[in-house]
Amino acid sequence: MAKYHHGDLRNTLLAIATELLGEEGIQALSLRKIAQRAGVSHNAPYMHFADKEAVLVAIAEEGFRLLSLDVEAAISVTENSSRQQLLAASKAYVRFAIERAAHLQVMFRSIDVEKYPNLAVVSQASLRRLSELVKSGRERGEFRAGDPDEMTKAIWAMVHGVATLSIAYQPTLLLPDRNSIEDVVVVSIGHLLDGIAS
Amino acid sequence: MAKYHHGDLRNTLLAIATELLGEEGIQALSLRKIAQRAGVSHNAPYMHFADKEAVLVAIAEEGFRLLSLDVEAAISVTENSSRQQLLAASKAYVRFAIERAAHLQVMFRSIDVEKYPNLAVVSQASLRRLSELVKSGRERGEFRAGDPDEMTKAIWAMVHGVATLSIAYQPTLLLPDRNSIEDVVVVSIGHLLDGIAS
DNA sequence: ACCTGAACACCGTTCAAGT
DNA sequence: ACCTGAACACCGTTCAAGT
Repeated sequence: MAKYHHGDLRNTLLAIATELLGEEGIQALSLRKIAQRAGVSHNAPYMHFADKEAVLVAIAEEGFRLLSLDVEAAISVTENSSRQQLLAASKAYVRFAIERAAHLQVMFRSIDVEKYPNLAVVSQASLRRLSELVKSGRERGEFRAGDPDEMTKAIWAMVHGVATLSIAYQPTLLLPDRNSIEDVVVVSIGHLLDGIAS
Repeated sequence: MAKYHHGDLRNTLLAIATELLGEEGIQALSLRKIAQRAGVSHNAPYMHFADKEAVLVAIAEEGFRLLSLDVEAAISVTENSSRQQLLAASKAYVRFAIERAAHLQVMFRSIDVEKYPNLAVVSQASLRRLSELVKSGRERGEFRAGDPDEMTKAIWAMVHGVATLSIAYQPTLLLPDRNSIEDVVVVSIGHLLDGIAS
């Protein structure tokens, strides 16, 4: 009577997990629910994942890949100005965060990097495009001289900060007044580009 | 035979919860464990909190107060320069995040703000000091003209971004090379102050 | 404002025995 | 590479009945 799942159960489980994540959030995500939705027994996931944490890590890795794609796409449709490209990339990042808030949460939980070294690799890779953007901006003379890695980190921190503050408490934090989040990104990155000190 | 807990059980529970949070992280935090450590029955917490979420919200509120105190203390021992005070405040924020990583995680989960309006108030209040700093920096001519609220948001996003990226994956993300986190804060805020564009 | 104790539905994880 | 089914220890939450 056994109904076998023929095919790629691993990916099926990940897809369902991501689906459930979007519907009910990380708190409500359970292995047993994922298995049930996939139509397999509650032990079946253990054929592909060591434990629940491993599932979350896999979801996080996929998240970094999706984020990179979104950012890349946003840059590629933008005119050849480093400033404009940086703004486009930043908006894409924040849009991703808002549309997939639970996913972002899984990506940036504190994770044992010794146990999952690949996650560090994937997350670093997602920074590469931003790093290239900074370097070409410098070569083109649009950005100042200075350590490009430091500049990349600063930009990432700013964008990530806007993103995470935007999803905490459903925008109340950053948006007590009536700005759109896109405005907040543009203004914040603008300040970073042009400076605050006089 | 009943052993009653005479005194402020509510605060005892919160203190123990914070303790456990630091020891084992948010995942391992359970109401039953808190109650046990407090020496009360597993139902006792329900006398003071509607549910587990309410406990987490109370911890978050306390976190914002502690964070404000740290930031305030850092500013007050710093010379009368807006730039220096901003750097001191930023370092204090990031230090708080690293020392109390799990606490920060609880503070910035996405929370139903309709249900816990006070949390929005407390979190906004923790921004007040930063807002004052920006305004006096402008009055003093150290900072540029511009909407002070927008500037405050940008600074907060930057500092918060550095803080959260620092605790994700135990510093691998922001620190593949050998910088200290204090350096990253100083450099990032420096870029925000002085600008990246040429 | 607490206590005990039972109960419920739900977890993650590990078996043993199957196909 | 799956299945069933049982089991374990642990959850959050809700009772009922006590002091």
